[in-house]
Amino acid sequence: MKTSLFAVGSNGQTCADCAVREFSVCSSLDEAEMHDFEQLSRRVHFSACERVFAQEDMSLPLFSLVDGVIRLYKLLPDGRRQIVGFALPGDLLGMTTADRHGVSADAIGPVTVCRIAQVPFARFSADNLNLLRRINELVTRELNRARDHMVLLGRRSAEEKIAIFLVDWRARLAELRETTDIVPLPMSRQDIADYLGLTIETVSRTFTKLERDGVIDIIPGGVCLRNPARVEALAAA
Amino acid sequence: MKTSLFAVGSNGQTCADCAVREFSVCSSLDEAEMHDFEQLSRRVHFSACERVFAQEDMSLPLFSLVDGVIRLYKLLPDGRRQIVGFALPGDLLGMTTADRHGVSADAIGPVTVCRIAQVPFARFSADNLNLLRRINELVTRELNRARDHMVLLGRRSAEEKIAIFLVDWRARLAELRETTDIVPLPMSRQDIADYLGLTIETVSRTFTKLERDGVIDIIPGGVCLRNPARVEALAAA
DNA sequence: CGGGCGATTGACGGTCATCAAGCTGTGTGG
DNA sequence: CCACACAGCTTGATGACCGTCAATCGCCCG
Repeated sequence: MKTSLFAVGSNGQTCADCAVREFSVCSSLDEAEMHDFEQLSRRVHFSACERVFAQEDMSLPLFSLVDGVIRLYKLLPDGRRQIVGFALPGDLLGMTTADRHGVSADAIGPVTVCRIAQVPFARFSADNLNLLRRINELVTRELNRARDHMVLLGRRSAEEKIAIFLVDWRARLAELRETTDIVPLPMSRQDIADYLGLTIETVSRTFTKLERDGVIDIIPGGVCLRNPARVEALAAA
Repeated sequence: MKTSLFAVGSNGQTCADCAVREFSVCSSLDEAEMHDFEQLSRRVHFSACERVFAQEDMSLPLFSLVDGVIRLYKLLPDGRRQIVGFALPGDLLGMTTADRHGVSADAIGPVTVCRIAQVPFARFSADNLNLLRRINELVTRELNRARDHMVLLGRRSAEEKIAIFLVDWRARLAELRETTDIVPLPMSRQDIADYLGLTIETVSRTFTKLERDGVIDIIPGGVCLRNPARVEALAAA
């Protein structure tokens, strides 16, 4: 079995040997709670480009990402798309106060998630302080990311957007694995464009420009930071 | 005493007669809890353009907005600004998982807030399920707003941005008071520009265009929706 | 070898930013 | 009461950045 670029380690079928446990919402549960929790969740696999849930869905399970990368996005009626985030192992997807998800989620490459049924989960969390606090932490962190991204979308040039994207993505991967100057980019150019509020052509041109400037090398499946300091400088500006 | 455009009703000095209680984080507290809660919070007033907190602040009280409007924003080193949201009465400000606020907050016009000390609040909330759930609800709602705004910033034209801004702002005010076709805009053109990722000139031109097209009337302190359906249509697109 | 998809490159144009006046309303002081 | 100043807003002229359209490339796979 080929191990995923985005696996944290080997993943068994039970919560007890779940490799992302410490990163996930489950880190707030003790052994007994986890045993109960295991009854309401189920491991589900998706292959590349499959939809995990859609913005108009009215059934609202939660998903805890175990392995792989997921894109979260919103579609406009005319087809324009904005990716609001990429989810990595440990991330919790599908929290909402409304009667819809509000965002859609697709697997980028093969994905494993824990699907958590809504009603049992609501019952389970209703009187679990640690779990509520953990959810709070995850949602608040996500809100902070969202606000940072608003600054990027509203006030940054194309070159800054790309540089920030590379720096941030590398930093997020570094939370799960060791950092190197090689930054794997499992998502397509179109995904990057829709994440940064650009077109695919502008993304491509900007990558090429950074390569010509000796800042990065474009390699299959990602980029290599030839001059990490300059990437950071472009991102800080 | 002149009542604020953005007051929900008369506001006394205690939680018991707080007019925004039902909208705020406090709606989760029963009478006894509220009495305790009152000990950790204090009403504070700010006048127009005063800073409530700054993104680099390391003391982290929470603020529950009681009256007035606050702009939340982030500044880049070179002075570019992105407003990430406008807060209205009932909104909770200052939640963070980090050691900084991450955003700055200024009063737009006179403002009243409940300032809630961080450590006592953490103790108070640590074992209060209803309060934790309520905070969850508020933060999740804010995250949804943030994601909607990302779509606007990344994928909408100037005209769509303005139309959506008017529709959304009117809808938010409608949660607090009756809706009319008159939309008060207490914030400056510069604020609107920094919220929508535009320049002040583009905002001004777009307002003028909408007025020429018979969609809105520009009036002192706001706009009047002359043709609400067309504004909605521009916003939906 | 050829089909097909994603990525790159080029030419061109539009939207919106920039720079610069001019306008409007409000407060101040003679 | 009017002149003046000032800040916020509007309007105009110009151009840059990035979007659009189109062709080509590179790679994988049949």
